[in-house]
Amino acid sequence: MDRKEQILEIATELIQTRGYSAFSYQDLSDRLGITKASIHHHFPSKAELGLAVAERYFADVTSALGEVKRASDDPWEQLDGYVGQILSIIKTRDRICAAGAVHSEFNVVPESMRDEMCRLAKHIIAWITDVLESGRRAGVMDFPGDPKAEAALIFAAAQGAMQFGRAHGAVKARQILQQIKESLRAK
Amino acid sequence: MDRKEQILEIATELIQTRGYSAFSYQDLSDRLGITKASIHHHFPSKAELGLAVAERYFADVTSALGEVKRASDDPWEQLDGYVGQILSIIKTRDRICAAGAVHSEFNVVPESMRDEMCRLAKHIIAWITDVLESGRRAGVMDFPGDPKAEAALIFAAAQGAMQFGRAHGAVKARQILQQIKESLRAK
DNA sequence: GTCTATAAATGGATAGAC
DNA sequence: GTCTATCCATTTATAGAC
Repeated sequence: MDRKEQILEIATELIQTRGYSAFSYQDLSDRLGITKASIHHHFPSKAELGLAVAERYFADVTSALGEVKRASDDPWEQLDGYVGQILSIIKTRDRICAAGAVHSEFNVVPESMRDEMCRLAKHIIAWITDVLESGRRAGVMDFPGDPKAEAALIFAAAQGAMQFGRAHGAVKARQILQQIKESLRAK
Repeated sequence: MDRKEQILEIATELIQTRGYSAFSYQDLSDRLGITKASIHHHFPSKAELGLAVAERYFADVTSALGEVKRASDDPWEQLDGYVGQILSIIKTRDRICAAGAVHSEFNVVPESMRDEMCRLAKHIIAWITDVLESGRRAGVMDFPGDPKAEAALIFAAAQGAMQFGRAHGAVKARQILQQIKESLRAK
């Protein structure tokens, strides 16, 4: 329906599968069946489109994570909610997290888009930190040192898992996610 | 000296800083002070150059890892050798691991180059697996489950740490690497 | 090995009609 | 909002002289 939304959806997919620098207005044109000029009407420049994708992606991910916390107070169920989001990306095959994609092309992505994806990374890590703190407080999760450091590790590992999984198979990626969980199990 | 080697060195840097799709013969031309045509003389196509970069990178990394194992039998010192390689990439600022870069652009990188970088990833994980097995056997390292799964987790986390560190600062990346080590400490 | 010159394709972007 | 037409820069690549 909404053209703008359609464009954003496909652009997001292209960024997740090909990356920001490797996707073009032509790709969008092919997929949507309208000309490049029409797409420029909705998003005058690629940088503006990139920013819009990032903002939409930020909203989607943060809202889903918020939903996870509203759905349960249990730290393990909350962590599973996060892992579930990663798994759903892995399942699509060919895709990785858009935030991870932008981080890996950091030097060639427009600044406003970068900033938004950095914001998202910080948000996710803060969210995980929160889960880890309540898990430790409840005595159901165990890990060394600062919860923020552990949360950053989990975030980095999850990004790496998606990238690795696309190349070597979803099974490997799931194995990594499973290992993250095992390492948090209280003894 | 050797032009071919000079080209490979700069191409490797460009792939680590900008990615495969975002670097061009023009970039190399600018940096080397010779024309694009001259570079095509050494590497007729971008795909061949990409493959050569991957082969050279594979040789460099595997040889350095081999050196680490020859230098010490201690699992912790060996792990520090791997972490040291990651740290030296992080220190350069702007760079990430070339294997990680190729993994994140997987769908737009020539197949031969992809294959070589996948080989490298497998090699590194096998190398880490080995360290973990001897560490566990000696009772100085502790982790849940399969050493191969833990090694894949460490590899994924290290790749993620470099990408995250370039965007959010080297301190954060070092923190993640430190956390990996803490999580392996025998209790 | 390096150059000039050039090709052919693609990329991001704009003007103006409908 | 979408189109045709067009622009200009960039990209990968080749031919042929020095």
